[in-house]
Amino acid sequence: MLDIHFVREHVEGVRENLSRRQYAPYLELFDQVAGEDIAYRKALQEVEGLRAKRNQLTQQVAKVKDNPMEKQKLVQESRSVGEQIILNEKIQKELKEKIHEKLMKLPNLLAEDVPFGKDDTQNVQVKTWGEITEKNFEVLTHAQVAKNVDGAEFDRAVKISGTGFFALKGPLVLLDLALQRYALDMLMRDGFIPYTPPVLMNRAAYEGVTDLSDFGNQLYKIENEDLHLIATSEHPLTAQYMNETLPSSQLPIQLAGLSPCFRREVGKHGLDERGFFRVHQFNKIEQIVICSPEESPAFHTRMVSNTEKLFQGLGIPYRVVNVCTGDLGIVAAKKYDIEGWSPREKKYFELASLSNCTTYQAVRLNIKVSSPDGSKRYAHTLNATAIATARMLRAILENYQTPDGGFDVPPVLQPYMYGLTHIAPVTLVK
RNA sequence: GCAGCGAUGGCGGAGUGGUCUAACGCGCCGGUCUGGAAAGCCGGUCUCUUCACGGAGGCACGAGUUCGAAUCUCGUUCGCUGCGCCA
Repeated sequence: MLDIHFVREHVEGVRENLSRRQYAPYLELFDQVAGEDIAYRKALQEVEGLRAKRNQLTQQVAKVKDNPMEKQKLVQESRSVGEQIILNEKIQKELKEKIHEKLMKLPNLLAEDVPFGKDDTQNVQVKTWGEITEKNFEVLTHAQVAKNVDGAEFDRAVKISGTGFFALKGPLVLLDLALQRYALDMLMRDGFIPYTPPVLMNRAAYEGVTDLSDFGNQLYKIENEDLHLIATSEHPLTAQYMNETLPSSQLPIQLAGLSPCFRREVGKHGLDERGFFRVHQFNKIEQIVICSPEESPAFHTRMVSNTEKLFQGLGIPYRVVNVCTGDLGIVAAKKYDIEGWSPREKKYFELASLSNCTTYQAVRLNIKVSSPDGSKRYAHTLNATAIATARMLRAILENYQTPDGGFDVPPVLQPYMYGLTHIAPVTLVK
């Protein structure tokens, strides 16, 4: 959410920034907010004036308690002021709610170098890493390799939970855990503290960290409870600081979230019956940073570098793209995606998403930073995928695939897998 | 799930319908003092609004009673203790 005080003081600048998204409804919303804010402050002053008047009257009532005539008169007057207050309060509250509603729908201000674009096809590639080499055999799908090594159950998972669910077993469970340990070990060396949050969150906390449309499209809700399954550990890790003022001496907060993630993916096609790519549940290690405003750009760069190092260690060719306006969403001021190479499809696919949300979540959640001199500002929040294990499993099963239909274990993961170097197909599976 | 108790500023804690002020203590910031520091003393330390003077609000959250609510009533949430259930 945009800070109304900031908006007030920078009406033209904010409007110009919003216009860079080239989406007229945002400007209309913004102009309404700006107008309603002026009306709101006027209404507020009227209400406060009336309340001041009533305060004076009620204090006089206390003084003339022993004079029934005088008292009666003052009570009468005070009562009529009270009625006016109720009317004016209603107007003032309605304006306040209207403004809040609209502010919740307006997107974050864009960082300077966010490119304009319609959708994810117009993201701008800023870097590639790794050598793309042709395999001298036909590359199987990751789901086929998973079956070959008896590392997953697809049909049975669908039987009990529906399409978009999968179960890991055997070597892929070990590989999934190895990826988690590998990512955690690296992040801990960079000062991130491992953190496993609750996977259920109430609505008030959730509204602080996500786009409102996610409630319909993305989040699972528990029936008859004010609880939602988290779509990423970013959400609880960030929201847990809501309504807190953090002393600058306690910053930055760096957490390495480890949790399962749950996504409904309503309206999106291609949910996997056989695979790990677009699914309802997966494990993810996430980098979270809460810091002072001036620190966030440097942290963003550092978090991207961390994820790159993880991918480089795994030996997965990738590219980094600067996400354009049409694919950015409303929360981030700037976002990079990292896409890994698929030797089967011969194209890049999304593996990680790394965002600087500046004050957007902090305003909604009311998270502030206090300086030693007592001044307070909104904090900046950042989140970045380290490894989403399901998608990384696909990357490994394709890039490390061997002609026998199995796969090699990336060397950096071998210490986490009892030194295993190769996972061979099992003849028992169909 | 049931019962009892509870929720007040960064922290501890007073206040149970009206004295202009949420007392007092701790912590923190600034000043004074000092060669420097500590102690002491003075001032500041929730939010909104106003160019400013000032004004309004704020005692878990939401309604209500009243001329007037931290204080009374109802609902909700959360916490503590005990019982029940339980990996």
